[in-house]
Amino acid sequence: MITLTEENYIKAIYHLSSNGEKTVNTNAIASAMQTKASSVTDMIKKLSEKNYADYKKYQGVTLTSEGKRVAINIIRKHRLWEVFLVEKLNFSWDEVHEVAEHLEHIKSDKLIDELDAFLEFPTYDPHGDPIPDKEGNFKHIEKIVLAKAEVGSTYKCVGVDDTSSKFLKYLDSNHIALGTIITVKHKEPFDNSIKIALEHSEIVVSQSVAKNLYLKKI
Amino acid sequence: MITLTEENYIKAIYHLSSNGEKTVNTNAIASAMQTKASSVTDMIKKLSEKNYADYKKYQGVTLTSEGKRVAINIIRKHRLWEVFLVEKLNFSWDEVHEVAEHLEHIKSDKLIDELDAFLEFPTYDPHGDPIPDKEGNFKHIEKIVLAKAEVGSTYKCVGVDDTSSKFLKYLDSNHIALGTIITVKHKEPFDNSIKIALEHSEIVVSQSVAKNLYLKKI
DNA sequence: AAATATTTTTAGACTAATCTAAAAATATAT
DNA sequence: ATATATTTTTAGATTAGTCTAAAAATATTT
Ligand SMILES: [Mn+2]
Ligand SMILES: [Mn+2]
Ligand SMILES: [Mn+2]
Ligand SMILES: [Mn+2]
Repeated sequence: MITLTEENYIKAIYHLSSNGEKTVNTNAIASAMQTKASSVTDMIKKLSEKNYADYKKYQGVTLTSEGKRVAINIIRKHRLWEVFLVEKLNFSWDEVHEVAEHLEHIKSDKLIDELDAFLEFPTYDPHGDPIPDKEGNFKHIEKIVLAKAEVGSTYKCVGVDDTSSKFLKYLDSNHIALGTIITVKHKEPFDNSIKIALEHSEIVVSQSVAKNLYLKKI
Repeated sequence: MITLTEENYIKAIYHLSSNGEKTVNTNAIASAMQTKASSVTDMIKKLSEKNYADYKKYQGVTLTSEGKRVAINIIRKHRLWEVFLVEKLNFSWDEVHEVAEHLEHIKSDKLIDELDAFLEFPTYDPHGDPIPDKEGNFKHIEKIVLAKAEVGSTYKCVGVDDTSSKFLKYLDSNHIALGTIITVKHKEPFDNSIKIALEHSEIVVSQSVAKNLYLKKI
């Protein structure tokens, strides 16, 4: 039996270790989970006892293969529900994350497999993130962050890092969506802002925006 | 803030009081919730403090109007999800209850209203139970239990009391579904079993079956 | 290499929900 | 009306998850 809280910790650890592949430290988990380091220590002990994680005191934590399997399954559910909400229930991409955060914990294999089929086996969620299949396989998407794009090159927007409503609404209001074509015009060394050209406009975006937008060269 | 457990208790109290309209006693709740009377006492104190229930020691409990509102909203969600599972995800009527038991606790008004619209505002769930609308209104369905039907009369099957997989599978295997036409042929005084005629067969059902099948005279 | 800063763990306490066992209240039977 | 049975409540523990404050370990500076 795995609890909802354990699932959320496992998912957080998975996401934190999929960037840099090393062990994940306590404070990073605490900040991701919006909790205190002492609570994290308690939880990673429990995850370790239940064989979802490997952990040595003061040395950080990694997921076991079973822990990874659990994490990927929750991510699969989360992203499938997000697709459902956008495709079938008229949610916009900035409204789905919070609800999916709860729906991802519903435990029924039939439910998720039938949902997958109902949605015609989607491979990407509304934020451009790949959806694992039943066996947990998914392609690592080819992408770079706008902050590291080259001046003069043209890209397609393929994803976002921040899925908060605030950020996504900002993109909406600037007519940036998945699939939007972007040409990098100028990088301002003073504040690392970037001027980009869209189909019908040119805008300047701040560094924090540039760090959260994923592009693919075309 | 209302917890999942509080919601389940409120729903149980609502169901227990919708039969006989009097106060609901501790042991009845304990048996419905599969817990102990002492746990129930603690919980109804809490529900009372939070103004979901009225309670005087040793005198049983009733829901406040706010408590009823909460109960009806959970029932609305439960039944809409059941319709979704059957209509869209190929679940059979004996598979939906358990999953809906969890889905009913997802908190999002937009989710449930959009789901309602997506399903084209259904008025009955897969077990023949009425679905409350957004304002909490639903028609009390006209029905009698097979155990009290008259010999010689013809009825339509309109609902079930027991929604367990076991009972529903029994009905499936005997070709009884919502809408099935049933004529009562004979009541056996010895064991209260009843012989009924279906379209292509005659079968004898036990008293416990007869108590769980709802009919409407036609 | 020692001093200082940061990170992590431990100790002890809290809340929600549960349990068992015993006490108190209410209902039923003689 | 008294004795007995049943129901309900209380008292005290337990588990999951959280917190604060203090101690221990590790990392960084000087
Ligand atoms: Mn979650
Ligand atoms: Mn997403
Ligand atoms: Mn429930
Ligand atoms: Mn139902």
